[in-house]
Amino acid sequence: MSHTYKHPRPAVTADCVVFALDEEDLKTLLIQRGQEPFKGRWALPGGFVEVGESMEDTARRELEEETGLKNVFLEQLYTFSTPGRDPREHVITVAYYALVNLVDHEVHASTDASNAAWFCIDDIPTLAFDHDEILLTAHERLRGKISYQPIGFELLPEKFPLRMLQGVYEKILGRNLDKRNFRKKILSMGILQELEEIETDVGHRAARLYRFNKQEYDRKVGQGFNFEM
Amino acid sequence: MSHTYKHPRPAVTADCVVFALDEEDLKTLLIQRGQEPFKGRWALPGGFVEVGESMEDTARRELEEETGLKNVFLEQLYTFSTPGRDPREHVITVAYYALVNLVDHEVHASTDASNAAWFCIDDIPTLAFDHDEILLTAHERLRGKISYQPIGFELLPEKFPLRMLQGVYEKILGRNLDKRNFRKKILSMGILQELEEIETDVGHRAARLYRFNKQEYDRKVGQGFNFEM
DNA sequence: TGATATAGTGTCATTTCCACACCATCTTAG
DNA sequence: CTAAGATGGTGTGGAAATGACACTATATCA
Repeated sequence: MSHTYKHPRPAVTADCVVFALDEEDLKTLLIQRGQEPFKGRWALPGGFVEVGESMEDTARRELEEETGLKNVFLEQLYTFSTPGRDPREHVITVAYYALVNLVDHEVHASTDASNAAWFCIDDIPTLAFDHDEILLTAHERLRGKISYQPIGFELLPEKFPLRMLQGVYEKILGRNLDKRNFRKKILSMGILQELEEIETDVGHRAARLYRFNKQEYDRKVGQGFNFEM
Repeated sequence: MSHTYKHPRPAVTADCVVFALDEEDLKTLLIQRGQEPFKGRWALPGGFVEVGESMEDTARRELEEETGLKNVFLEQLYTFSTPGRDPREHVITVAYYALVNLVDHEVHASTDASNAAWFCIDDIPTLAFDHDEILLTAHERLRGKISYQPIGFELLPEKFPLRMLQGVYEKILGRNLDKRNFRKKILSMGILQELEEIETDVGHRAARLYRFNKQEYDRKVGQGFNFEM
């Protein structure tokens, strides 16, 4: 079956930059390409839009097909459209970034036999297409956004100790933060729910667990509150 | 001539939200549609991408064709792709916003017989397609961005008195600012060049003129400076 | 020349920011 | 059982930034 239009049309894809944190570093999820062009190179998960599907749906569908990830935080990043960015033809890519926590989201082997793997953000091979540029843009966006939107929680499990939240900021901003000042500031916002639970299975004193209180956050935003770290 | 593809493709357009300031208000530039769908309704300037053309080039080309505006500040806003947003077929729109100063940029009548007109941002008719939503998104972006990027200057002529710069912030943020605090803060950044010239043709004491010093701004940014108002 | 309109300037109190150190609690190894 | 090791959890003070506030200066115009 083929499809004919009066004017030529570029192809359109959605690609995803997936971020996660482990104990050490900020990581991103890449797919090794099984086909030309750039066969064997690592690339962002993504693929072509279907007619009648929003770009966000495309991004979620491709992400699940290629990595098994679903129900993740996903936000539009930027649209890349420079002619020549795909050697085959004119392809426009709407890029998204996703934030996942590795505790709740396990990455499955891709269904289409290409490999998925986590890469430390500071140690990325040369990627296919202009995916280096997309990844860089996503990293900058994450760094910029984490300080004025409560998105850091998306990288943590639902219940977390403050140390881990501080780690999110330190790893993304790339500098150490003062523990007392950090706790004072984040707690003073009143958007964290202090739980009765504490950590388990740690080789030292267990920390209290907290949960992001989205209802309270939304309520405060409605009253003019601005998140800022 | 027609063009055939193996898989169906959505159409792709670029649309522009053009902002400008007059003495009173923040304004936006709209085009009255001459054809169906939404014939007679006001809409954002924009149109279909050509193959081999970047979306930014599409936006600039359409903007010039429909309004005569060129060499304006233009930045990507967001990509809108909900199916059904165009009643004819699946159309993806990469939206941009432009900032122009009315002194240097005059709007010409459109070449294709549709009308262009400035609308006060608080008094916009119901627009074609989902252009209300795009306009709202652009307005929010402008409000958010003006405080941490030096884009307000794009709405002023090259040489301007501080009063006009304060007016930019007041009209976009929607609240009054203290004159002394505003001047202290903007001048302390050291990114304004104080000129020898003063205003002319004003019915009162003439104010000193300033110019945004982009070289100095870029230099400071390279040293870690962050613009913030 | 006086009425009017905007230009241009400094201080003080409050709040926010940031640097900084010690005891508490739990686990584990000897 | 106890000492060593690891992280949890807490407060203060000095510096800087913020924000409220009012008057004189200079130009035009009637």
